[in-house]
Amino acid sequence: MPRAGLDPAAVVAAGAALADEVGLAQLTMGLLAERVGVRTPSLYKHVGGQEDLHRRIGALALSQAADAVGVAVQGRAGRDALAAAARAFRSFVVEHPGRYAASIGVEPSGPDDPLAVEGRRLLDAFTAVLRGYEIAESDVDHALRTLRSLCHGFATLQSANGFQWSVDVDESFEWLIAFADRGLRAG
Amino acid sequence: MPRAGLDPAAVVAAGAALADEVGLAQLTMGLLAERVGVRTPSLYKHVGGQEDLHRRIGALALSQAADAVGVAVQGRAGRDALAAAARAFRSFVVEHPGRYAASIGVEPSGPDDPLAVEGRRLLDAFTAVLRGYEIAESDVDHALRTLRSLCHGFATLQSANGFQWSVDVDESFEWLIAFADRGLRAG
DNA sequence: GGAGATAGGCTAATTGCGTTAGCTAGAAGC
DNA sequence: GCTTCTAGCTAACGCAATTAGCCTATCTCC
Repeated sequence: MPRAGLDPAAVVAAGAALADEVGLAQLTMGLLAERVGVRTPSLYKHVGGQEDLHRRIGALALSQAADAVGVAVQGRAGRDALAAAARAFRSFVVEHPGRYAASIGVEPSGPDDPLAVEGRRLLDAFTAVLRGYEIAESDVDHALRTLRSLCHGFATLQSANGFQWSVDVDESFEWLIAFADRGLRAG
Repeated sequence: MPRAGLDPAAVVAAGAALADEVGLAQLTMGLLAERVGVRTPSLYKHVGGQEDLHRRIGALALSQAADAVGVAVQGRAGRDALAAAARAFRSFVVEHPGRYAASIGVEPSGPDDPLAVEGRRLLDAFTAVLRGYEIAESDVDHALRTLRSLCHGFATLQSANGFQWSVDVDESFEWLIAFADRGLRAG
């Protein structure tokens, strides 16, 4: 029996890639095992089970999303930063729908859970956008939730094919950015 | 063997209620059968299977959401209509997270699929809100998608417990309404 | 009111997935 | 070279979805 040389990170990365390809709900332990060249039970040497796998994929997704948005925001401010952050976030979700889905609806087990840590990093990246607008201290949390809702809603609806009709989705997203810019002004 | 007096509508309604209670992913055919007082295979006399059940629950959710938003908007215009629609939608999703989740990520099979029909009714209700703002004909579709994204994003993040920290969620939502009102003006 | 047809219920059996138990061999350290 | 640990394997179990096939309550029509 040749060793496959797996480790948890490799299994999670392969799981995330597979989830993006076939959808999180269709990500089966057997399919993942086949992908990494191993029999199904061997996966349990690296991850605790399907729930643990999903949590780790979710944490990976949040980490990568935080990186993408963080990089996009660097050196920009105001509307430029908003547009860059929103586009980076949407691109990430649309290109990685499976892993992003794994980050939704899972409760961090505590403040040190990678899910919580990476989630905070993603929020920090969006917080940087808000610095370019004049928003009262007490309203920052509300604005952050609103901005996150807007980006999350659009990206998930698009990746779920929730926009039925024919108008161009990219155009709609640019309109959304202008809308958000107006909403954040005089907030 | 006494008859249970079931029909498809009763099964779907019970399934929707159960999905709200335990979560869509935990809605099992066995659990639903137990709830309606029947053995599992008997459910297949009324629905085609789990996928069919989910589609029907999703269509029911969209229909009820369209009713709720439609009623809320009646007799209101402008910001009042926006606030009423948004609150009605969020209340519906938060109170019925399971059935609403069933409406996401399912493709209508055609324009006459109840999913498509009820989905259009829901959009129509939101379209009524936009009539109170001066939005160019060519931008209505973009505004509609944006508004839907905003409401959908907030409601699903909240029902998934995606807002970690402590600030009051209702306050955030009121801020969101004001934000959307600003964004829709001078659009 | 009875005879047949229909439909809604049941049990039994199959399949597929997640998971656990227990074995085995390869790699790493003395 | 021997021991020890670990990553892999096979076998087996349990649970959920589904299908097949039976049986009887209810409905219709004479």
